[in-house]
Amino acid sequence: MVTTSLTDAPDLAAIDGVTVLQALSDPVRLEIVRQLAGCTGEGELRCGQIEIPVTKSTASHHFKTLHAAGVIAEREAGTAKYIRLRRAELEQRFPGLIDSVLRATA
Amino acid sequence: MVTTSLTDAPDLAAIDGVTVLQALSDPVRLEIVRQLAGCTGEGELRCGQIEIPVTKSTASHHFKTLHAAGVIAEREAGTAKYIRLRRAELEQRFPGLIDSVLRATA
DNA sequence: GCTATTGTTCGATGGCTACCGTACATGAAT
DNA sequence: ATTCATGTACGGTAGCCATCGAACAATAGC
Repeated sequence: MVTTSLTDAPDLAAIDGVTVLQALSDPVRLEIVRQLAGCTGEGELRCGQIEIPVTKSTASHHFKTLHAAGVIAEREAGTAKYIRLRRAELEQRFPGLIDSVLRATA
Repeated sequence: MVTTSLTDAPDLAAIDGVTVLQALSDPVRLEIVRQLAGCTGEGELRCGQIEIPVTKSTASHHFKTLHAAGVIAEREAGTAKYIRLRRAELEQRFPGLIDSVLRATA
């Protein structure tokens, strides 16, 4: 039996625009979002597969920040954790934001 | 004779997307940009007319930050200083960014 | 059972920055 | 010239935050 639980992400209505902006204004987190946005398949990446120039603990901190801001969703499977960009939700709440941010910082 | 000089703002090509994002991720600076975006006429406001809940010195600091990031342009006239949002330039370099940011944080 | 692998948490640290008050510079107005 | 208005510069402070290493928890695999 595969354990697969969804971790609670902020409700769509509870996502604060300024908080999202602050989350996106860090180079490392932008790189995380960029890799999530560019990945194929389910749109998921395992945390350890994201390539960023920081240690595990720092990476974990950034994942937590992005998750708290409502930018990413998390899914745990065993010891692994998969994250994905909440594209549709963000697009609905903040139309065009993610796209223009990614293009602006490309 | 009216003294009217343009202060140097970053070249269009020199504007960094991450720097712009960082500048926009502060509530006070967002409010400044919002008032500049919403003002009528020339699109200019005198610094002292912008209503933000900080002292003069702190306001000056925020103006400097926005200017250094390339978000606003400044014009001096006597002891007064007028600033405006660099709408067209930003739109050309980062299409849709300002609009979506303002809508996201409305 | 033991041993990797994966990711979190904790404590500490250094740097950045928003904020203020005061002092200053400059030009306008009387 | 003096006074007022406008904005900047400086020094200091407090808080936030990105970063790391070390220790821990949980699962997978042998």
